[in-house]
Amino acid sequence: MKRKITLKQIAKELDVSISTVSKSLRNSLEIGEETRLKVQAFAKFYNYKPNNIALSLKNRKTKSIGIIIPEIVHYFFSTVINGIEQVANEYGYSVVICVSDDSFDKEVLNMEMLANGSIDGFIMSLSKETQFKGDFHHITEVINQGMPVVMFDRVTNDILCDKVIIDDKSAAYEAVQSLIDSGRKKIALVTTVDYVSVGKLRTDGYEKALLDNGLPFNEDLIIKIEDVDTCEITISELLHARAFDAVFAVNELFAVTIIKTANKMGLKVPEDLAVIAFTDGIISKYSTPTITTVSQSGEKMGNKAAKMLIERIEAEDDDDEEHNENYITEVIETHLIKRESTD
Amino acid sequence: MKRKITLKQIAKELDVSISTVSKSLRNSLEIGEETRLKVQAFAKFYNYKPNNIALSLKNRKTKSIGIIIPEIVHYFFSTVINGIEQVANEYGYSVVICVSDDSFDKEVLNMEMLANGSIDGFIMSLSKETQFKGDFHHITEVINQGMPVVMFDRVTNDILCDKVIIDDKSAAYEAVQSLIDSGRKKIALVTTVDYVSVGKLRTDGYEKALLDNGLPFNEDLIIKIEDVDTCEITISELLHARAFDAVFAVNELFAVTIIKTANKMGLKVPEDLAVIAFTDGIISKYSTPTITTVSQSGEKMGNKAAKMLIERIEAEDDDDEEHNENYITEVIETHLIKRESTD
DNA sequence: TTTCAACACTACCACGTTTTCGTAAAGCAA
DNA sequence: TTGCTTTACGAAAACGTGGTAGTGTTGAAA
Repeated sequence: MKRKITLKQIAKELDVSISTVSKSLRNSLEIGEETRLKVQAFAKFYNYKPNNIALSLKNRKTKSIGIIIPEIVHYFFSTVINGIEQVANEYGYSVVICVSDDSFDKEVLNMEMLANGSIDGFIMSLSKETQFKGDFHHITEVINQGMPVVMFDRVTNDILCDKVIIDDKSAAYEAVQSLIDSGRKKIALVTTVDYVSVGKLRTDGYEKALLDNGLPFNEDLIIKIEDVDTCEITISELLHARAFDAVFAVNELFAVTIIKTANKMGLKVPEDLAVIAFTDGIISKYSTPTITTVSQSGEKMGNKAAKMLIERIEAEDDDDEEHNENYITEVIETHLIKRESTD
Repeated sequence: MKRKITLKQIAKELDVSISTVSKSLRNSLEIGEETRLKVQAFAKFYNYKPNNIALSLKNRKTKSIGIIIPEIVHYFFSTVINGIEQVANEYGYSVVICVSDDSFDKEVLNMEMLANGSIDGFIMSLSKETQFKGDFHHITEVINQGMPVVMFDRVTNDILCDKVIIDDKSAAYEAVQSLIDSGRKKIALVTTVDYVSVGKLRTDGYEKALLDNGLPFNEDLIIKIEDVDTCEITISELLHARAFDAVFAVNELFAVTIIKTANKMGLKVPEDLAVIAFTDGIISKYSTPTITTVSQSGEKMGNKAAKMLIERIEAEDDDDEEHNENYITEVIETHLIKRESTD
């Protein structure tokens, strides 16, 4: 068990100074060829690699970015991480991941843990609790310290920073419109109770699509689900009443549960009930019937977010007076993936 | 935009030495109460937090652990990360994640990137390519440098280190046995072509269960799938021939595809075909019919792996002569979750 | 008056790098 | 020999911490 070798050890071993070793390895012309080659050979033999921590301390750059997300066992978020990881890797960055578990306190704790020099910037999606509380001081704080932050998907207008989102409203609009186009008149919206930004926007899109088509906007057809397990009861009651002939669900878990409930009641999808879900996940692809979804490319969001963050990080070097704060909000395209749950 | 404040800046501002500031903040009795309180107040006001990088350099501890996995958009792996993250957080560690994409080169690159001081230890699952090549020099290297490594799920006997696995063989045995118990005689195994350790073990368990029950072990009933998309054809041919009445699939993706194919052919699951899948993922829970699975708790594996790693890391401090290399292999329990795809 | 301890603080080192500046030795022209 | 340039290297600072050892002052005991 040999510990990693350092410049100092090499210097001692070869009886030269640390600077000589450092310069030799960086191929400085200051050092005579003989010494240079000797040092390089020695370093190679002992597999010398500069210590990242020391470099970080010296350069005030860690070459790593922090990701804070509400959940990780979640198709969408894991695709985002994947997207971030790809770009980060390309640029030589590592990614540090923290899960807030949709808890405000954890989010704050995680940010504080990473903000003390461990990373060069954040990519984050707000926890439900944070969105509900509307308390973003932890984020303002790191931004004020000059650390770049990119928010994605679950964002807030209260913070000025780069953002990557999808146009939830028009994506929802498009989905509902397609249901209307196929002749559906009574379209239900199945959403969450949480006050999450995206939920609100999707509801807006739903409403607008109805009104634009001269259909009534009926509050009773907005079904707010607290817990997936209780979803079934609510749904089946409404289905019994034949209250709706189509459903727009804000996530695929709701959608699949609705389909299963309908099937149990002898209703056929899509004949008796058309279903569209937000988020193109793995369930939609493999459920029976497969589910028409609004695709929301997490990978693209991740790619974009990582690029934006890294650009910010590396721009700081040059223009270190006052970084120009012309923050941008990137909108990622969505599209409807038609599958068997609609006709 | 105020940069983070340092001990040095506080010292200068209050016109005392750096050591005085450091000691005041650590509540050392060496420092008079007046000065101590003054410093503490000042530090609190400016929200002083020690710089992690400097601490890491000094303590030769980064308080972060590296995770290297083949994929991240993958239910099982994301649950493992979740498990690791929970424990890591509890002990004050951060997790750095790298994805090998099942590529040997990326795995090596990622390990090298992290091994130069960025982390205190690794938790990893081998990439397919690495398992196929049988080249583990990058892992031996970090271990030789004294960095603890814990491997999980996709492990190898060629490396001596702590491991967390499930008993793939007996889990497979149990699954096949349950099919036999319900009267199935012609049981197919649907597996991958890759030479991944777990695949081999599951095949062994399958074979043993058959033989122990006096059933013939027929190579033709072992279906090796190269690509999920081509799976359907192979399966349907065999189904036409009524070659089997039950399937044991090594993952849920295969299982759901098989079920869909059978349905298309007018076969009923489980009446005409019983299906059991390895890995209890989200698809199994939501497919129609729901799929009986061998649960493999990724979260537990993650918990355990993280605990083992952190214990190793923190044990090194005390016993720094020669750490006792009594490596352990932890076997996580599995159990069969009966759902609709079997009777 | 001397000595000793307590007090309150500072100096210095180490962690591993990079980089700027300095300088000794050698070479060369005058 | 003197003065100047070049070559080839070394010393030291800096990044931010924290611990050990040291230092100067004060008051009191001997």
